[in-house]
Amino acid sequence: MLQLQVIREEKAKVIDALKKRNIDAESMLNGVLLLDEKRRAVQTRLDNVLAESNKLSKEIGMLYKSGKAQEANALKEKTATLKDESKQLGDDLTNTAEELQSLLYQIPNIPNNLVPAGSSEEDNEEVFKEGDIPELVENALPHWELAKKYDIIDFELGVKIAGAGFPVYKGKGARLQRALISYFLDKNTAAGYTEMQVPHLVNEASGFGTGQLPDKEGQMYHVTADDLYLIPTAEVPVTNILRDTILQESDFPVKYTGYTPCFRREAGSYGAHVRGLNRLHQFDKVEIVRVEHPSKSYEALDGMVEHVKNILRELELPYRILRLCGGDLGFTAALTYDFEVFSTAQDRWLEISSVSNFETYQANRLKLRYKDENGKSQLAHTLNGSSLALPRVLAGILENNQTNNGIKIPKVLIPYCGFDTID
RNA sequence: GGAGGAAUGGCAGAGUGGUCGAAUGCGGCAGUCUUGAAAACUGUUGAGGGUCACACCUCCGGGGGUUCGAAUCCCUCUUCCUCCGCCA
Repeated sequence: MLQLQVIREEKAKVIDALKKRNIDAESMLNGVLLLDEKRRAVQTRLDNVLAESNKLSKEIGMLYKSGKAQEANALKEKTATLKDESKQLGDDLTNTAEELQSLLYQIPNIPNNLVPAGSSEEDNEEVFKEGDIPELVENALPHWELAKKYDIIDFELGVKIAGAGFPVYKGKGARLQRALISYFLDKNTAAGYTEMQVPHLVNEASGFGTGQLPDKEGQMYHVTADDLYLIPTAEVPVTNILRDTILQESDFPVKYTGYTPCFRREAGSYGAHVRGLNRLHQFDKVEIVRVEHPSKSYEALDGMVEHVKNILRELELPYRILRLCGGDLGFTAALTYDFEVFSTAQDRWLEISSVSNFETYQANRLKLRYKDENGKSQLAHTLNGSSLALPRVLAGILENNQTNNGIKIPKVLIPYCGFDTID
C-alpha cells in the first residue's frame, strides 16, 4: 500500500509513474486525497468533542468527591449531547477510514525508474543471458513424455488422488525433488540466509500483509471452516514473521530462506502451456526473503539476482533474465527480474524465478518499521525471490539433459541424489 | 472436545471505577566518575493520529456494552496455561 504522505506530497509524480502500468490514477488519487482530508477533519472534530467530555468527566468526579452531587448532576446533563455527537463522529470516522483504506488497497506500487513501459510480457526487457542451449538427440521429448518413459512423475495418479495439477513424483523423480530442495536450501544458507520452517496455512491478516488479499483472493485456496488460506508462496508466511515489528538499524539485513509447497488455484489457466509441470496447483519452492534499509534495498536486489544466477550456472541450465515491464509487473512490486530457463524440447522459455523489490509497499501494510538514527520509525523495504521454484527447473533438467542413455543429473546434484542418471 | 485460570509498555510485574499512558525492577539510550571498561550514581526511554510547533485525541489481546467517567464491571471472540479425553 502506498503511503498517504507520498500521495499527498508527490501526487503528480505518482500519477506519472503509474502510467507505466497503463493506469490513469488521477481520479483515484484525487479520491484518496479527498477522503484523507475528510478523515482528518472528522478526526479533529471528534478529538475536540472527546477533549471536552474528558474535561467534564473529570470535573464531575471532583464535584462528587467534594460532596457537590447536585452540581455534578447538572454537568452530567451536558455530557449527553457530547456523547451523541461523539458517537456520530466516531461512526463517520470509521466509515471514512474504511473507505480510504479500500481505495488505497486498489492502488498498485509505484514502478522503479528502471521499469520499461509496456503492456504485456512481449515488452519485458532482456537484461542478461547465459548458458549454451544444448543440441538434443533426434526426437527429443518434452518432460511429460520423459516423466512417463522413465516412470518418475505420474500425473494421472495425482488426478485420481486430488485432481489435475497435483502430480505424484515417484522413485528417482521424488528423490530428485528432494535433492533440489536440499541443494537450494544449502546454497541459500551458505549465502547467509537463515532457514525457516513456516506454516503452510495463513490467516487473513498475513494475506493482507504481503498483498495477496484483497487483490488475489481468487488465486488462493481458502479453508472456510477455519478461515485460513493455503499459501501460494513462502513469501507470505516468511515475510509476515516481521509483521508489526520495529527493527533496529543494526538488525539489517534480515535474510530468511524457506522451503514450502505452494498452492495456487490458477483459475482461468488452460491450454498447452499448462501441460506437465508447466503450471500446477501444488508445487515446491524454496524462497529467499530480505528486509533491508531503504538505502540498501537495490543493492540487495542485485545481490539476490547474482545469487540466483550462480545457482543456475551450477545447474548448467541456459537461462535469461528479464526486467519486467510496467504491464507485466506484479501489483505490489516496484521492480522485478524474472529468470527463465530455456526448455529445448518445448522450444520455449520457462519462468523459474522472480526476484522483486517491494520497497515500502508491503512494509506499509505489514507495519514493518525500523528506528532511524533520530529514533523515528521508518518503513523498511522488503524483497523476495524464488531460489528456486522446482517444477520448471525439473522440467529444464529433464528436457535439456536427455540423451539416448537416459537423463544426466547435473554434477552438483549427484551427491544429493545418490545417482547420476535417470534411466 | 470437556472443566478451570490468565492476557498490562522490549522483558518481568503492580494496578479491581475518577488525578493511570499506567508504579517498581530489568533491559536500552545519554551523561557523571574512570587512562579505558565494569560497578555506582543522574537523567531519559511504548505506539499511532494531529499540529509549523504546541495543544489535543486514541491504544492496557480483538470487538461490543454499562457509566458523566473503564486497564479495572458485563457480553463475545481469539490466544496462552493447568487438568481430563483423544492422538502423529
